Amino acid sequence: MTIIKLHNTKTRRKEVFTPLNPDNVRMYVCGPTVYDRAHLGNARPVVVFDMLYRLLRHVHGADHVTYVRNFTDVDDKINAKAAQTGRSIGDITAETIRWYLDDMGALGALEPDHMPRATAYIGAMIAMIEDLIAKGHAYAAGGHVLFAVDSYSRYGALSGRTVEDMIAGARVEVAPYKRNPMDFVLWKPSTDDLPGWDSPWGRGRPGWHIECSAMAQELLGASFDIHGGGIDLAFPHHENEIAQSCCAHPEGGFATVWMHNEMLLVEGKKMSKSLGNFFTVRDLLDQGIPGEVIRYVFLMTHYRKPMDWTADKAAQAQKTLENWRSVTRDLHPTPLSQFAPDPALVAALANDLNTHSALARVNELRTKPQKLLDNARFLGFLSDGYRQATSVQGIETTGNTAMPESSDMLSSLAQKLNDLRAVAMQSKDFADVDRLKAALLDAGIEVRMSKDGVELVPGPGFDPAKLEGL
RNA sequence: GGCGGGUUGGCGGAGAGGUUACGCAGCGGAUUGCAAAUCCGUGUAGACCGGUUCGAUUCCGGUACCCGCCUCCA
Repeated sequence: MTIIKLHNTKTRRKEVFTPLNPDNVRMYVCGPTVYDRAHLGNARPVVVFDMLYRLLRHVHGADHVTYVRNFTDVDDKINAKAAQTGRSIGDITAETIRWYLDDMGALGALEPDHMPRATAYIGAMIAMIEDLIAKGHAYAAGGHVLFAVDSYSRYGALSGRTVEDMIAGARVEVAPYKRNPMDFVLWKPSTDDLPGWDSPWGRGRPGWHIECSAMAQELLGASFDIHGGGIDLAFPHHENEIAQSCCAHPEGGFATVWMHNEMLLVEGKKMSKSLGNFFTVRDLLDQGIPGEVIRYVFLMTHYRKPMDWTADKAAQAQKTLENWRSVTRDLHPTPLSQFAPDPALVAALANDLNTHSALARVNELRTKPQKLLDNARFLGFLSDGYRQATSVQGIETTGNTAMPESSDMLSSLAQKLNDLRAVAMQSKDFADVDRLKAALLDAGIEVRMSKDGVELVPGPGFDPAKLEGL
């Protein structure tokens, strides 16, 4: 069996991964707060943990992995959006979830086995909070329920800080009802215009962190294997999750391995609205950048390093993928039951998700197109959708430039070019040939002429309208 | 102030204490009516200063610079 090594934030070391139960490898990844389109940074953990999911399914069997990624559908940002637009919260969250799944699907990410919504687990959260109060780890005050960080000696262990250090930094919310300034909210009161649920502490809503603790407990149990997310979540979110879960369920260890992806930069700078370099996955897709190109750019960089999104990298990735597509154009994927991924590729992934090496390995397979195709698909590339969308047949399915006959048109144009060329070979007058070729190039078509004949391959900028009259 | 990460050739970006990374771009060649595509070949590294070592870009320490977190954030 493949030995998987993963970097564990908890120990700050790369460790051999040993599942608690090999028949059910369990992974929880923090999902989005659904108030708007996912921005590019939101997509990085999705792609990173999608690769881990694929690796785990390969090593342990697809039926022996459980992947949970939540939707945070109760949050003040959602409330603000509802107030601002006049739309209902349910409407906003339902639409945003749909967008999210569409956009992440475009990036080649498999859907997790469970995608729980926080609002479906309010009861479990309330029960957990009651339990924490009963065990002396939480207290009600000022209409809120707070977690008492002083009641958990290991608070701060994951992110390598102590309560004293953080108070010295003094960047904590001052609230008179807090026993310790670092105490964080488990439950807070809701006014009538805000979403709320009846609870022993009055009508209110959960704090941010408790949902992940409750849903992980419900779906994966008190101990599970991997918990993932962006590095910015390590503190406070994950630290607080650990405190809640380990205090409520001291019999369990919560997550064994903690994995965090580094942040995303855009052209060397942090993505922010004020810098004007803020954009969503959908923005890029709408610009005509295929989701697989975004996926490739993400996987070029190791997940524990900051990843810089640049137009240059996108162009490079696009070029590589077009090459892969071109080499494998006439091939059919091997049925999964008969496919085994390349050992060197699996070894790269098993080494703390060295996706860059895995991609390099696929590139080496260019001389074996069938292997290239199958292994690229194993990594989530060269999907049917991508191959179609970038082939003649697919042009018609993209909708905006419906040209059902473009395939026939191309083959007749290829024939015409071939005939002209045959004549020109005799006459040595290539003017007509060059004229037609130039027009085809202008329409975004790659012209391949060889001794065997002429091949026309539509490129990414293919514009069928320009073929009119040729 | 506290915690953490980074600095590799023109660009992106890995592994490994001593042997070619790889890709892109460049250059040379094959092929081509000219191209494209493809194939072959090829140059350029390891922020700085010390230490350990027979030998370090790779281990250890320091310096400089960059970045993230500590407040909602993937």
